[in-house]
Formats: sequence, C-alpha cells, structure tokens
Amino acid sequence: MDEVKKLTEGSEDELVNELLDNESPFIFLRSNDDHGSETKPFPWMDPHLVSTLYSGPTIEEVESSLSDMNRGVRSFQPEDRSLEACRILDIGGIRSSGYNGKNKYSLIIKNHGNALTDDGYKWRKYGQKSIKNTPNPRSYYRCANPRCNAKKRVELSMEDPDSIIVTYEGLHVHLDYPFSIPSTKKRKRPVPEAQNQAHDDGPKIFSLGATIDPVKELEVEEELIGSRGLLEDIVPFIVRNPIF
DNA sequence: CGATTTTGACCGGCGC
DNA sequence: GCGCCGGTCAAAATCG
Repeated sequence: MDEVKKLTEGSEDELVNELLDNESPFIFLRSNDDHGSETKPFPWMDPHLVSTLYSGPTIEEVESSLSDMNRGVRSFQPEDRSLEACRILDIGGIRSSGYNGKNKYSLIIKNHGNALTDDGYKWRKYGQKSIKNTPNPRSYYRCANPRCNAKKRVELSMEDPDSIIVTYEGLHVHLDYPFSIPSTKKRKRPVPEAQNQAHDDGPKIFSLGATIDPVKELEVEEELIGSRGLLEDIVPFIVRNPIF
C-alpha cells in the first residue's frame, strides 16, 4: 500500500509533464468510432486514442456561467432563493492550458441544506481541523477516484452560519477508457435528475493495488466512470442546480 | 464485520 | 532555530 501511495504522490511531476505533452496518451477521451470489441490490457497501446489534458474551465467561462445564472434567477422561480446565494468567492490559478499547480475555487453556498455532503459525487473524508480564530473546523475530502487528486475543503462561514464555504482544489483528471469491459452490465446513461445517485454502491476502490490484475483494475475503472466528482462537473452543476 | 468517521500525531512552511 | 499553524496520515472508534 505504501508503494501505491508513493507511486501516486511521488510521480506527480511526471504526471503533469505527461499531461502537458500532447504526444502523451496518458489521458483519453472516448472516441466514437472505437467499438472496443478487443480487450487490450492498457488502452494507451491503442493508436486511435486521443490525448487530452483537462485543465479546468477558464475564469471567463466560470464568470459567464455565473452571470448567466444571476440573469436567470429573477426570471426563474420561487425556490431559487439559494441560487442567488451561490456565488463565487474567489477564483485563482485557473489556466485554460497548462498547469500552475493549483486549480482552486471557493464557493459560498447559502441555505445549503444538504449540498455540502451530497453533491452527487463520491468523496473520502481525510481530515478535520479547527482553524485559529474561527469557531468552525474545516473538513477535508479527496475525490474517491484514485486517479483524480481533486480535493474539497468545507467549512462553515464565520459571518453567516447559514453559509458554507466549499473550496475545490486540485488537478482534475478524467480517465475514460475507449472500450467497454466485457460485461453483462448495461451502461445506463445517467438521467439528469438521477445525478445524485450516480455514485455509491461501487466496489471499494481503495483496495486497488499495483499488483492487481489489469482486467480487474479496468473493471473498477469502469465503475468509476459514473462517479466524477470533478470541478468541470461541479461548477456548472452548482450553477445550474443550486438547490440540489 | 467491513466501511466510514474521528481525532490526535506528524510534518512542512513560515514568521519571528 | 523554534514554535505556531494549516494540512495530511492513520489508528482507533463508531456506524450500519
């Protein structure tokens, strides 16, 4: 297990370099013309694969989403009270390309209800700290997808007890395999309002070890495709569905 | 009884 | 260099 951890932590620079290299097939998009009937141990052996780096929405994109949202609020309906309350606190370090070490958003969410713990994605809590000069502790979560180092930090707002501050941070990476695992299981397209149940019930992914056999690993990966707790999903999702 | 959360130890960065 | 502080780790506790 230690080796696994070392592997994921120690090789970050390597990973980043790889991500920035267009030649590198480290990350994949599903290509439509690939029917994936043949099972390869590792998809990067396939020349048709597309390499891409997800680098997060640009500041402009986020801001425009938010202003769309704010425009929409008033023409929208009653339950939108929390819409108004959901605003960007701070945007830092987002690049439309490249990697500067941080992709970080803080969102203030008012009347949050359940939004904090149930944003439809799978997170693993790894810590909680009380912070100097604030009455409220912070909680720390990592994306449950072992291939993604997205993190979120959650705290109650000091000035407004109805608000939580959620900070999403990290390099957000999707891995999407261009073929299907031989399986009787149907891939069901997630219906919009079913987003919240897209997670869970999957196998424990933290047991993934370096020695696991590739097919097994891919099966697990397949499960994970439905559980993207990633910034690119979350920001538009919050913007569009502030109520949750 | 496995999965998840809690909680204090640990660690690295920073200011003095 | 030392101590504080925020972040992470991981053993223990708790949950379902």
